[in-house]
Formats: sequence, C-alpha cells, structure tokens
Amino acid sequence: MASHVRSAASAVAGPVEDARDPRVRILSAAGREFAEHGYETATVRDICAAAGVNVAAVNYYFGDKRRLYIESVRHAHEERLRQVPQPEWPSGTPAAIKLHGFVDNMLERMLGAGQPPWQVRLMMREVLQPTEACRELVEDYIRPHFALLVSILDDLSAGALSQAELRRVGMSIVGQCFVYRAAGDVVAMLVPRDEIESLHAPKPLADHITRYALAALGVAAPLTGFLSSSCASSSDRDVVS
Amino acid sequence: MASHVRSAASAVAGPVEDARDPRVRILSAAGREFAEHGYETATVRDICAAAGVNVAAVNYYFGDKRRLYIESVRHAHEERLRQVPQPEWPSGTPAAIKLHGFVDNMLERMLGAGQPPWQVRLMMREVLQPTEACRELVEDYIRPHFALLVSILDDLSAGALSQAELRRVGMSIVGQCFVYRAAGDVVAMLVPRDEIESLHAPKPLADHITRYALAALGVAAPLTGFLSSSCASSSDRDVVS
DNA sequence: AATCGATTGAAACGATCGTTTGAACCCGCC
DNA sequence: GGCGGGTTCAAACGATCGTTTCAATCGATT
Repeated sequence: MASHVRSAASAVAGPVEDARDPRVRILSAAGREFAEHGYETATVRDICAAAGVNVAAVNYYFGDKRRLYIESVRHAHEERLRQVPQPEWPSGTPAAIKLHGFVDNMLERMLGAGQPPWQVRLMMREVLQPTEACRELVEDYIRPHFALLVSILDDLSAGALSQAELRRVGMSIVGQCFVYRAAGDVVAMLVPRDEIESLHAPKPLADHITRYALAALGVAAPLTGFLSSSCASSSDRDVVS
Repeated sequence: MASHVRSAASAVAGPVEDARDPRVRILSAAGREFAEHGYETATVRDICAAAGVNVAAVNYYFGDKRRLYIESVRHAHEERLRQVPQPEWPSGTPAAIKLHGFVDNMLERMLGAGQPPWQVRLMMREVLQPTEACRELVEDYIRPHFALLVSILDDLSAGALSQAELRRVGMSIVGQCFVYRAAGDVVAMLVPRDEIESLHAPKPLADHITRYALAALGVAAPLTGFLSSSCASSSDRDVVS
C-alpha cells in the first residue's frame, strides 16, 4: 500500500526556496539544528525529522554528518549574503554618515528584531569555534564587510592612518558590536534592564559606537573632557540622529 | 548506599589543595576537559581517566555530570580569583594610568602568554553560552571587575557622565578586548601575521584601546583628525608608554 | 506493460555515552 | 581477630548516536 504522503511535511519550514528538493530541505533543517545546538549536540535524526526525510537521506545526499555541516554553513552564508547585501551610498556621502550606516547595519544584522535568523547564529558558532567551514565563511562574508569598514575609516581619517592602524581601529568597532551578540546574556546581567532597552538597543548603540569612534579619531567632539569645551563645532555634523 | 554529603571541609587555607583528595582531582580534571571540549562533548570517562579515578567516582562525589560541571565552574573561578586578584593602585594614581593598567591586566588574563589557563577558557564558555553556573560566575568574578572599570571611568570623566553612560563606555572597552579572545582565529585571518604580532599583541593592544578610550572621552588627543592640530597639548599625559 | 537507475523506507548494526550495580577493599576501633 | 562504614573497582545496563543495509517504490524510457 502506497501510503507515503509527501505533502505537508514542511512543518515550520522557512521561505519558498524550492521546498520540493530534499537536498535544500535537509540543508535548511540542518542549518537550524546546528545553529541551535551546535555540531556535536545536533542529531541527524532530528534534522531529518525536521526536513521530513528518512535518516538515510543525509548519507545519500551528503555522505556523512560532517560534510552536511560544511554544506549547511556554506548554504547559510550564501543565503544571508543574498538577504542582506553590503550597504552602498551615493558618491559624495560623508564618511561619518557611512560609518554610522555601517555600524547600524552590522548591529541590525547581529541583534536586530528579536532573535536573529539561524543563519547568523550558525555563522557566529563558526567564528567562536572555527571548523573547516570557517575559511570560506571569512573570505566570502566577513572579509568583504571588514574591508568596507576599513575603507570608510580610511576616508574618515583622510589618509592620516596606515592600513595597519585602520585595521586596528576597525577591530575596535567590530568588537564593540560583537560583545553584545556573543556575550549578550552576561551584558544583560551587568546592566539594569531598563538601561538595556534604552541605551544598549541596536539603534542607540549604533549612535554610541559611531560617536565613540568619531571622537577617538578627532572627527567629532569627545564625549566629555577638557578638550570638548574649547574645540567643538569644527565639524559638527548631525551624524547621530 | 552512597551519601553524597561531603565530609569535612578540609582546611581551605592550604596553598596547594591536597592533590590526594579525589574530589579536587576530579574537579581539576573536569575543568580542563569541559574547557577543552564543552559540556556535551566532554566525557566523564575521559575526566575520570585524567583524574586517575574510577568512573563511579563522579557519581559518588557529585551525583551526576551536570552537578560536576557546575561545581567545576565554581572551582575554576574561585581558583582564578585567588591567582589573579583585582589590580590596586596607590591613592592619587591618575585615572588614566589606572585605566591603562586595568586594560592591560584584562588583556593579559585573556590572551597572555600563549594559551590562557583552562580556568579562563571554561569561564569564557559560560559567558558565550550560559548555563545555570553563569549567575554565580558573573556575581563573584565578572561584576566586581566591571564595577572597578566603571569607577575608573568615573574618575576619568570627572563626573561628567552618568552611571548609565559609564557602563556603556565600559562595555565598549570590554568588547574591544573580548573580540580578540572569543574571535581570535577570525581576527588572525583578517589581519596579516606580522601585524598580529606587532600591533594586536596584548601589550600594544592595551596601549591602543586605552588611547582610543582616552581620546573618545576627551582626556587625551585624538588618534588623528582636524581637532588634533589645534587642540593638542592641553592634557598631554604620557599615559601609554 | 516491462525495464532499469534513482530515490526512499524501515530496521538494524556497532560504538559510545551517562549511570548503576554489587562485591572487594581499606582502615580505625571494640 | 572481627566488625562496619567509607571508598574504590570492574562490569554491565539502557539509551542514543552516526551510519549502513537492503528491499520497496518511483519515474522515465523502451
């Protein structure tokens, strides 16, 4: 008796990406499971159950769990790259505006709108504990974004800093965003709740980190201090809304 | 029938905690294994083998794997707190000097001297993926350090910033150190090797992060920019060596 | 309709995990 | 010596893991 109902096994399946192809169904389900539980703890049985396929399918299409994981990381950052392309600005946009836009975009990707999608969480796992899937992720996804940040900082400093120094400043900016994503739970324990929502939310954080950078680079007035009173106004753009 | 009650608290004053006591041998071995492989992947068999005890010992002394993990996290941060006490300075020390000392100390703890000890790596796992052992770790270890940082920043800003703003600046400083610890492998892929050793090593990083903060707060001259030429010298302390 | 490669399905294999068992062992004490 | 509680040991239990097996099924082609 042919009682195989291959219709609505989709459950909580994501977007409309060709849900008929078992291969992408497995990739999507695997990405979610790996993002949630990590490589070791996630089980191929749960993945196949979520994808609505037999356990033998992962072996048939990918060989083994390890190769499925690598493919799922690739699939995740390719999909994410299509969802959120690199920000662009019309030529002539002030570098300070571009920096704020970049930081805002990065924070929105990392923290925005409740729980970030599973693609981001899976990529974060690779950053925190790299496997063989990491190199491709860095080259295709992270390095282009970091290069854009460095070029913005180059504009901003008007050539006064070397590429090496620009990279260090760039890492400072990335780090300030990164800590909220990777150690968000501890941050929430160190800072009062209302303060989290008012000052440590993505938008006000983008303002703070941008202003912190502009002040450190001498492009805007410092947050406070002796220099602020005598040296304001020089370039008092309304960067932070 | 094994009662899991610990016998007598055997003199906590001992500088070297009686390596004969199977309990602390297990705790130490467990900390190393959990730090290396994580809770799920680490096995009680490996832990007991490393501790030189029978597999039944973990059940006899701690009940089960979960309670052993919690105890090992506690044991790790208590031991770490004894090893590296909070930095102190003679009264009258300039706040900028204290900030540099604090950042240098934090970076040294996180990155210093090759691979940091297993206690730090275990604590880092709790920060990145908190379990029920996290709250105690934060209260006993992280919060006091963060409070010290905030108080230094309070001194530095001479009361010009609110406690909420100070916490945000403090998180910016912590984040800049944190990213090198948590995402060190990716940083190493984004930055040329020689640059890692020259500019992103603990000592030069401490200089950079401190100077970045002092400039942002307006206590020292900015790294570059329009304001630097006209407004230098006002408080040109030789903070960073 | 018959055939054949591609795909799917249920079941099981071997390995490893956390945990438990019950006897052996050690050691101070009557 | 004999006793008894605290501790250690080898062995096994039940569960779950990744992976494999092999027959059933599907779809296109003759």
